[in-house]
Amino acid sequence: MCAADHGREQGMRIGEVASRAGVSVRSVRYYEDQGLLVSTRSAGGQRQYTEHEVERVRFLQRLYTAGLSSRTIAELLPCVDAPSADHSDAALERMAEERDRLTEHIADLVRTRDALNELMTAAREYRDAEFA
Amino acid sequence: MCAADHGREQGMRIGEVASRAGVSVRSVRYYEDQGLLVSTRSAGGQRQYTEHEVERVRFLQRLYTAGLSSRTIAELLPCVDAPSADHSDAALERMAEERDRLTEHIADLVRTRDALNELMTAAREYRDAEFA
DNA sequence: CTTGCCTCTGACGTCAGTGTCAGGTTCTAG
DNA sequence: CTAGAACCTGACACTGACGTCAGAGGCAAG
Repeated sequence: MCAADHGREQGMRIGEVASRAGVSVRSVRYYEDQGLLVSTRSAGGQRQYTEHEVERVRFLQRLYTAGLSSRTIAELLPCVDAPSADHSDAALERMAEERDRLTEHIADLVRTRDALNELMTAAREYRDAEFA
Repeated sequence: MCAADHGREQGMRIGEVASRAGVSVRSVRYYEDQGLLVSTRSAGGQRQYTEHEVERVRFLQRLYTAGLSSRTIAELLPCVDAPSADHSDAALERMAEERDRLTEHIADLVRTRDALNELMTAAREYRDAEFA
């Protein structure tokens, strides 16, 4: 069943990467289009990946759910992939920006969650008053 | 029925509500389309609002930035507007759901922020190694 | 009345990430 | 060798919360 059954650590194909990372095949191709992921190709032109790419896709997902756009992620990745003085200064600043944005966003969400809790408390009081 | 004790707030028009709440006129109309906001109309058909609607729009914004969709918000509002036993049970559950989702999302964001911080630390070490 | 700003409805455009379809090729199990 | 699963590229569809434009009308001031 498994292409890796022969003990060869050859490339996985896109379907396997997608299912392991829990995303769609379409998304994996999209990430590559956006330059967030690279692949080698088989003789026939099919994408080949290693375990490393599965991690990469999971990492991308984290950044996406954190609200970063493909564009922003693309700006950060060079530093992640090949840290160097050249990349670092720009990317560090970018990351700091995003981290701060995240921190702010988190605080906002917490406030909203608290507001939601207050609403629930109020609603419960109303309900309990009906039954009193 | 009118809020006599709200002062002499005649109807604001849509532009004023929008700027006070810090959103676009388009957005205010959209919220009304989605049933999240109501307005009275002047003789000529223009929307009229009170201070109360400004608060409402701000509240809607909070929910939007918390990641709730118009649809979800529409399900919660009846309980907010007219708390009653009928609405409460369903809406309470919905709110609890959303609160939990928020909590989870927040935890996720915190993890991502931490990951970002780790990346920054790694990048800094690289950079500092260059200068050493 | 006219000027000018604000508003009205309706409809199409945008962006990002993804679904999906079409028409064709590659790979693998039997 | 063959069937069929998985893959390829390319392109159009979709969702959501708006932006934006068009053509028409409201509303206070001069």
